[in-house]
Amino acid sequence: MKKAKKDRLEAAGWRVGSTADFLNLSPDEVAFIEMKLALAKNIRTRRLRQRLSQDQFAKLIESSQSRVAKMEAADASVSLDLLIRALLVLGASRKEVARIIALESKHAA
Amino acid sequence: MKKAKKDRLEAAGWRVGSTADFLNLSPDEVAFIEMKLALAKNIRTRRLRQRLSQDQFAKLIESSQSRVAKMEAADASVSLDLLIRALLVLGASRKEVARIIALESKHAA
DNA sequence: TGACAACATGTCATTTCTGACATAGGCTCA
DNA sequence: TGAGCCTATGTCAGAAATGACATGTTGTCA
Repeated sequence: MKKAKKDRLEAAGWRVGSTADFLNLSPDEVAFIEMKLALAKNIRTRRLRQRLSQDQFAKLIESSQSRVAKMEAADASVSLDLLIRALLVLGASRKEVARIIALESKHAA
Repeated sequence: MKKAKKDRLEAAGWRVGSTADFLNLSPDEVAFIEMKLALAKNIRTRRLRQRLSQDQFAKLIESSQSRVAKMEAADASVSLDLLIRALLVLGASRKEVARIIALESKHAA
């Protein structure tokens, strides 16, 4: 588990595809973070496809623009719960959510 | 979102397969809860298959027996985050987690 | 240039989740 | 019977996540 470790590392670099075992992340931690990244990315895609601003979308999910920005950045302060709820509001089905979670993003060696 | 509503309803009945739109749950809320139920069920299955007591498993995930019991009961106080982390510790891959999330449980009319 | 919209990032009070603990019920074995 | 597990459930202090707000950045249009 060890949130503290992950949180601070997450706050730092990577953000995008090449999720790092850079420093001492366990495989489980890596998998968990990659899921979050995949979900975050998909949220942005769907939101844009529906031509919603972060602010408009925030109202839909009863949240705030800043939190939406953090969701899409897969900020450490955002839970899987929130990401998945957001996707459901964007019209994703259970199966679609599953597909997103299963998706591998490209590895950087 | 509306946690309060869900929480109290979840505390009450259903538990098993036939997730209710009993009372006024939105489709999204239903989907979300069904995911939790599916994950919870799978955690128990895997834990038993590995012949771990709740107490032993709790130590593996740095938690407590009571929280494991609540996870497996899909208690309202347990987050998706925790359920998924637990599954990863039990050896589930990202794809397996996805499969579990996608799984429909039988509807009661 | 300025005004405006969209997005990013930091902070913080409140809400929610978490581990730990206590306690109870069920089951098995002697 | 009782001792020893295992699981369920309630409670609660402390930890983490949340929405809201402030402020900064970037791009566009005139």
